[in-house]
Amino acid sequence: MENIRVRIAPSPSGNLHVGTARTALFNYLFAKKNNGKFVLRIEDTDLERSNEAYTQNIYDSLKALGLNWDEGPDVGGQYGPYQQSERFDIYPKYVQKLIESGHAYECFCTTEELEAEKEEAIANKKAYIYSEKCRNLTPEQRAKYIAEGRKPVVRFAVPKDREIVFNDLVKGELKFDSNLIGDFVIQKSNNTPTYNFAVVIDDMEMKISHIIRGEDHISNTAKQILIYEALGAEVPKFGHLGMILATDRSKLSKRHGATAVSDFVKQGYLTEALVNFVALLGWAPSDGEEIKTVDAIAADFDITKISSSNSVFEYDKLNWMNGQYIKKMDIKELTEKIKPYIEEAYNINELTPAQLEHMVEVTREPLTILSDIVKDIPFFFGEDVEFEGTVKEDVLATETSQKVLNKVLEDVDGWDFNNLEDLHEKLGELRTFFKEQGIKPKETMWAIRAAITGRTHGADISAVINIIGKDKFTNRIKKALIS
RNA sequence: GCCCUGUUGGUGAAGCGGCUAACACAUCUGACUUUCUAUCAGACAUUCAAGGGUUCAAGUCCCUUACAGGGUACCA
Repeated sequence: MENIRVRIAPSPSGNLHVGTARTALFNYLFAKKNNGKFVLRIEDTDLERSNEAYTQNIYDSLKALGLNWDEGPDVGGQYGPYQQSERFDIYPKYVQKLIESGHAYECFCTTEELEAEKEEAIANKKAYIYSEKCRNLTPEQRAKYIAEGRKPVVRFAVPKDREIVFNDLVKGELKFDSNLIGDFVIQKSNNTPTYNFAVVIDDMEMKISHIIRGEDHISNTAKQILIYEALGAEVPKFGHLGMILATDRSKLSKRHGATAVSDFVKQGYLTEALVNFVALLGWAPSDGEEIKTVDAIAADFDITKISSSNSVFEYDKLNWMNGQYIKKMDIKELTEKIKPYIEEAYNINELTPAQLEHMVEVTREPLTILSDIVKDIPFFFGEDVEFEGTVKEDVLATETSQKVLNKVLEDVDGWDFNNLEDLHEKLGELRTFFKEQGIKPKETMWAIRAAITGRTHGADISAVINIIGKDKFTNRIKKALIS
């Protein structure tokens, strides 16, 4: 069996986008499933837009998602360098090879000349295709242009009347007519390669066997196949994934909210949930079980079964999934992850590590993202409570509430505040006591909850009491009484 | 304009010529509860973009149209 090698080739002109993350994931899954290698190549040829910080962000995001690469700029490998800017010296010899074999030629046309061609094509309502006027220059013409100081680009000589056919792993058979492809530039006038040329050379040298990427590259594929063939290289297999769209069916962009993996993480999404969610965009588990680890997904993965259409990035489902992961996460790990959000809003030192963990444990349930916890826990900190809405007037000030609170104050010395079980029991007794007087258990609890948290909903009350302790508890009850 | 791809419910999707179109999110209803959440029990596409054709039989195959996305650069 041939060696399976796949790659992800992001350009560091921004933080790692979720779309790129999904492409990386599918490559990773494919490699895992087929015992292949997953290669990371940084395409930083566009020096204007590339930036070291983005490269770092790509590394960090990929690692956080658990998509570890076997070869890459940082870990090396036998087909390096893996950073395109360090590969500039290897392209010219291939360009030369193509010129010598008649597959490419120098073109001296100026931007103005090209513009004129384009305008004419538009005026005639025809598709613009380069005129090929430099394809067969005489040595004299060439010399003349060079004497004029014109810097040539190198164009690929696209063969006529060729049907370029390839079997896409996800889309099926795709056909292109070579007559519709103009002679495209492979080397710019500053002697650097264009994207279409550089990828082919890199993928070829890195022995990439399967190219899995977004469908925005479909039309490039025809050009790239032509280059592989001209070079006498083996053409890899291609698989083109549908795009990820926003809810309004436009491309997912910043105005829709977070788009970079690191943005999601900052907001409090778990990377485990994020990869899981993104895997479900275009792929469906064979057993219907959607919540799965990357390893489980890899075992079930089949590139051939990926949906060939675009899919919408639905935040609702991501939120649900993130909530599922929060509920199931190990409490110690969760506490560590959620701590920064708490620290940012409150004086975390008011709680012992054990109390902190307990608090996280009892407030985790309704969370969809980690940062949500902040709004659910203000009453664990400080002496006083802030009352939400009309809680003070509508809940606390009622006759029944006051009755309940008075009773609580009478009993409180008999409560063991360090014993959660006991608190639970005492509250139960309180409920039955008032129930016999015709007060609903709900109302009894509301009174206490309102007094100590300032709201009518939240975590389990006995746990809250247990965490804040006797002093805070009694003080707050006293303050809630209208004497 | 031209080229390529796609279209199953609000969303992700299963379905690969043959029973009442899986499953999940969202939504709604009910139960439970110490509130919110969670959980549990239900409801939710007479129909697969529209129209035509092939077939005993079509979401599944073919054609046309519509719509959407991508490409058409000395950007990647």
